[in-house]
Amino acid sequence: MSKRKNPSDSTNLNANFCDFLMELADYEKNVSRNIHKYNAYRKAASVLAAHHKKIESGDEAKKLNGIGEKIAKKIDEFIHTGKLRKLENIHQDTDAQAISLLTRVSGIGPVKAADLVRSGIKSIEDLRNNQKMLNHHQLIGLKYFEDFEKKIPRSEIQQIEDNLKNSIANMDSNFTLTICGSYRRGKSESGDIDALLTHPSLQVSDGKKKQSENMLKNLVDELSKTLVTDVISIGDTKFMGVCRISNESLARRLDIRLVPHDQYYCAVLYFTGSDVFNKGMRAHALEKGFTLNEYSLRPVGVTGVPGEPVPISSEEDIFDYIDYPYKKPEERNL
DNA sequence: AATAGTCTTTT
DNA sequence: AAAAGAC
Repeated sequence: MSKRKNPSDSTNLNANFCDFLMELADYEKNVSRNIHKYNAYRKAASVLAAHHKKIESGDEAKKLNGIGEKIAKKIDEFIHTGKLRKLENIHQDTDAQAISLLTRVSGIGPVKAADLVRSGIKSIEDLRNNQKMLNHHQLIGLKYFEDFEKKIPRSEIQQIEDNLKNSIANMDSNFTLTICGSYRRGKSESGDIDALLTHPSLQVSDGKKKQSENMLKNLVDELSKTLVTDVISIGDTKFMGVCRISNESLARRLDIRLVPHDQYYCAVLYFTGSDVFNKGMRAHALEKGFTLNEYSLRPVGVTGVPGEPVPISSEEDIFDYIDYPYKKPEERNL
């Protein structure tokens, strides 16, 4: 699943409200570090985006779930003045603007950004001149700052997919690789590339730790000859890095997760999303007496204790077990 | 009170 | 062991 969905698409009649709510959300997360206000603003933006009627007043908005007194007042202010004083003030605050900017670098979060600003580092240029203050991940984020903010066209992900599949097939023909996220849902562009990888020898039952370790590292070594240009981090089960199909193309974020064979389809389902689709499907599973997560589908006993995972050998199996009509990945948007 | 939870790296 | 960050 991609990082953020934009509640301001073309069909959104309340896009102007959503825009300022999302900006307030980012401010609360990155500058105030109030994650709950951040979530509250995001929830308000998303309920407004889903609303099919243009909102004409704060009172009207307040009827919606997730919009209370304070946001209703802001909507009124915006309707009447075309802006928000709170937002205007934030725009005037250069430190707040600097923190917001620096958090756009991969690996820099609100805490590190505030630390940098306290040291007088307030721009990407400042960052380039003070690289000793950055760790490995942050250096890569800086190096590819512009590239990472660009969407990846579907056609390019297809090439990367071919490339990945060729490389792993050369190592071991029993690997299975699936690129999930919005790409799998058929979107025309994506924010990053999230690949799931499994191998029949990788069972959750036996001590998977040992063998999976070198499997992923060996794979990344191989990919580094052609596709992978940087490693952000690599552990036993997860690789985070950068790839690029040619010198002319942009650097792209690539994640690869190594998943045990018997958990593969639950993982594929989960990482294909969307968030909203997953939530709905998990709720349905619960109604049918199952609990569904990224690893397994388990029946819930009368005591409420989950039982042993149900054996799964395809995504369809999961839908069947909980009696949920199968949805193709393209039908899981939203 | 608030979406969750895991993985990896850094300190 | 805990914090930070990504997803």
